[in-house]
Amino acid sequence: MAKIEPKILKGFRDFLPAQQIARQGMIETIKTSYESFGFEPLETPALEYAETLTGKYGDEGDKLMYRFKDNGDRDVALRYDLTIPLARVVAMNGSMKKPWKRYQVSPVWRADNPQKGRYREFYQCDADIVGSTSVLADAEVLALAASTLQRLGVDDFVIRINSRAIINAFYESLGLSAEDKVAAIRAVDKMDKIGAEGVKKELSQSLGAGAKSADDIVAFAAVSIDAMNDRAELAALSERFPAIKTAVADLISIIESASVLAPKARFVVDLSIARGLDYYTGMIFETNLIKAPQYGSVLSGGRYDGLIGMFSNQPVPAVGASIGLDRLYTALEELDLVKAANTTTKALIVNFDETLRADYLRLASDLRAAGVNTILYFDTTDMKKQLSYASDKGIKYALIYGSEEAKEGKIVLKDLEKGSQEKIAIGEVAKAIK
RNA sequence: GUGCCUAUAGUUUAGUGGUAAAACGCUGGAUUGUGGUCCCGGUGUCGAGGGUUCGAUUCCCUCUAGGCACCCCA
Repeated sequence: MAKIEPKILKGFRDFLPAQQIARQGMIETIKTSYESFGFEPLETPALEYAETLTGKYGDEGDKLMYRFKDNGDRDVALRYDLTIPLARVVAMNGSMKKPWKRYQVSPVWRADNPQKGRYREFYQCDADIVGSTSVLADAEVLALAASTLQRLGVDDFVIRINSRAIINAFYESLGLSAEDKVAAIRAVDKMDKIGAEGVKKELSQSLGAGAKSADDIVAFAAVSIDAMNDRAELAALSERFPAIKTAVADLISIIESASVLAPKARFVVDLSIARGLDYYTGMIFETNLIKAPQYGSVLSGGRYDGLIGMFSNQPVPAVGASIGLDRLYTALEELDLVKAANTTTKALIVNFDETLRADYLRLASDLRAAGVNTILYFDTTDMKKQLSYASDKGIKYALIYGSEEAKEGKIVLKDLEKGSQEKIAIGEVAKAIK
């Protein structure tokens, strides 16, 4: 048979054990954090009807969607995020008690051009609150974002917060056309990348009649206030821009509660961030790692009160957050914050004497039942090879049992990290390892 | 989707118009009831396909993948 060349799709990856162990550890930590806030798990299919997904993310989103005809000629698409499927689930399960807090950790697919920290298949860890308009819901989402990162060992991050309500109120006050508004928001979103001057330049080029407002827009978007340290400035914000007064008051209220829930987090009101997804209506936020800014936002979200209504007669408000697991992992790896381990196996039983096979098997069975991850070497070969196998794989303990030990009813427990060993009763092994 | 850069053993790299080298890794051996040291051997149609050439891994083209920028985003 001809050899098939092994290859993998652009932007798709295999996760070998050393990496997957670390990823799973991260996911466990994230789930624990989400559950501590009362979020419940949900799983949805990878594939959805295309009409469920299209038109919710803007033109760019539709372009990046994996979409095809299935074998039954149905127009289907791989999910682009976890939020739209959630909206579909909520609309299909009207009797769900609300507010409902749900989380989901699953892969999503976008046919984007890959770069570091950017893949075509990547995991999102979403937490959303469905059925509440309370500012406390928004505040909890921000606090959840902050405390989850902290649980992961990340301290140097800043959560930048804005509000679609603020953005809309501001641009309406300027009387911009719809196209100019979109162009302005897009330009302003690059503030941290190209700076105020760059934004001003782009605005004067891309805006039509609204170009005369360029200075006002830049002044507005340049606002970046540390919510903890610059309280006075925050309070004065609506004096500067009267049109956004109500929306600002709401946002301040959200951040005040979030700051109580997550006292060590750094929340910054940044009026330049926009978020590309079409469905956001209220508070929006992005999270940057201070020591790895090149990855952009690793955790973001916001309020989307209109989305679920697209699938249902009843409008259902919602607010949520999403961690980009792969991007965060790549960044943490670069910052040396990933806990490395090559295996989860704790003990290897040296297969040393063929006549003792039944004893080895019984021992493996007993250790496994006692919660010790155990492997039995398959071939009866020299001990040297077996010990070296265990030590190379990062297995901590080797269990040596030959005719001498069999006579005494004991076993040698060897610690491969320390290089020490002791002879103990067989029944004591599990306890000694733990 | 567009533009630029890159592609040599599992990994990190060297090198050349006449079919390749180092380190580490992996694997086998030696030592035969004890690994991480040492010794010996193996591990590559130089990303894939095509073209130029007497001859290409080395030059050209296409494709694929990685990186960067744009776009957008996690």
